[in-house]
Amino acid sequence: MSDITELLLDAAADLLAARGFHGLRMIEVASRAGVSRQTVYNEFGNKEGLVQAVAAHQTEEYLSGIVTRLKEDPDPWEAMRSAFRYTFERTEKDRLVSAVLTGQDAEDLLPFLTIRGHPVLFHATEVVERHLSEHFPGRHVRLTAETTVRLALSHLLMPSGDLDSAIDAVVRVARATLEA
Amino acid sequence: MSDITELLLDAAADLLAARGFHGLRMIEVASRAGVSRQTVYNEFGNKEGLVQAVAAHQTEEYLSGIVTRLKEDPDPWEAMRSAFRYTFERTEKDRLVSAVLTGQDAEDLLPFLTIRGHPVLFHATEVVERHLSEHFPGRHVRLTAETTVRLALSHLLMPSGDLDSAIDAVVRVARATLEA
DNA sequence: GCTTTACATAAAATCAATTCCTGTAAAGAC
DNA sequence: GTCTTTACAGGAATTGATTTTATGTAAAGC
Repeated sequence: MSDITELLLDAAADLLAARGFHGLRMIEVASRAGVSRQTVYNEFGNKEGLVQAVAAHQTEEYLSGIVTRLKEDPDPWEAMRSAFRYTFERTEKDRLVSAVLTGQDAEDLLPFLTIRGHPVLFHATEVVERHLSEHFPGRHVRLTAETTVRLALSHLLMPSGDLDSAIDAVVRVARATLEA
Repeated sequence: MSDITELLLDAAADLLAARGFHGLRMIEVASRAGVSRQTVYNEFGNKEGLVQAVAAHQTEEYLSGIVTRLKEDPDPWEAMRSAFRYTFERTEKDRLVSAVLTGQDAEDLLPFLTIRGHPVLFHATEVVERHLSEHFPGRHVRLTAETTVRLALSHLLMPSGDLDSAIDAVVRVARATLEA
């Protein structure tokens, strides 16, 4: 990815978070990145293409963050806790990330933020599944992964209590499901 | 509840489903119920009051349906399956019920459809908790009930596969959690 | 207890004039 | 060659004045 492309994606992400899809101006993206409006069109075709690229970029970055955290801790459940905490903290900090992951609060952004009707966060299911099957080979790990992601998303959208209790709840259910 | 009140609630529910909060006309509600506009104001104060009453009414009706189904079957897990199926079928059939339960797709209706930031469906948590503690006294049943409702809502909002697999998935997780 | 009529106020729809933004294209600068 | 500048057509959004429509309240009557 070229240098300018990255600048444009960052600028667009900022502006998208601040003003939403509707309020996003191509000329503003361009000037923030220090290039002309034309360059943006050369790079992404049109506004839709730009926003798609932003969404894809954010998703990728988030998922690589998850993978990192899942690999960091030798204890699979601690690793999961860390991945959760990362997810929650990221969505709290960054309105755009939140929209990308959950598909909520996204104004007219929603069309870009779902894959086959599911929020982008569901991509994480595969990552979690791989993580679990590495630590618990032989187990049928699918249900646990899917449940985990669904519950995480649920707590993201409808928090109850503090973050640590939410994480505890999800992990307890995950362990029970896996060990059943 | 008076006879006319019920007619009004039904008329309002229909119109709310058809036109949304914004498109709901007090005079239309009145004429559908065969009364004057004034009667509606006498009964519910204003439009907001009317819609609140509709939401409360739908919620109550749904929850009583859940209780019935939970008590019908002696096998607690079969009973739960039945309650689920009822929930899914109701939200499929009735756009308004769906909005009331999930808090989604609700136009400017949302303010009426949440309790402390949670979709109305969360009311079902208490019902499920009571159900479980009757069948499994002594167990700490809270986490299972909450998980169950969260997963049900998740499958309601983001279906994957057919209804029966969804029900199976939720029940399997619920059993594992309870028996952990 | 419900209806009719009346009314003030606020909200929404309408519409013409205008401005702004998108998307494309061509010519020029570094 | 990549980016910029300039130009432009068409559509979308904004503005403001105007009119219509709905809400909410009140009073009188059946």
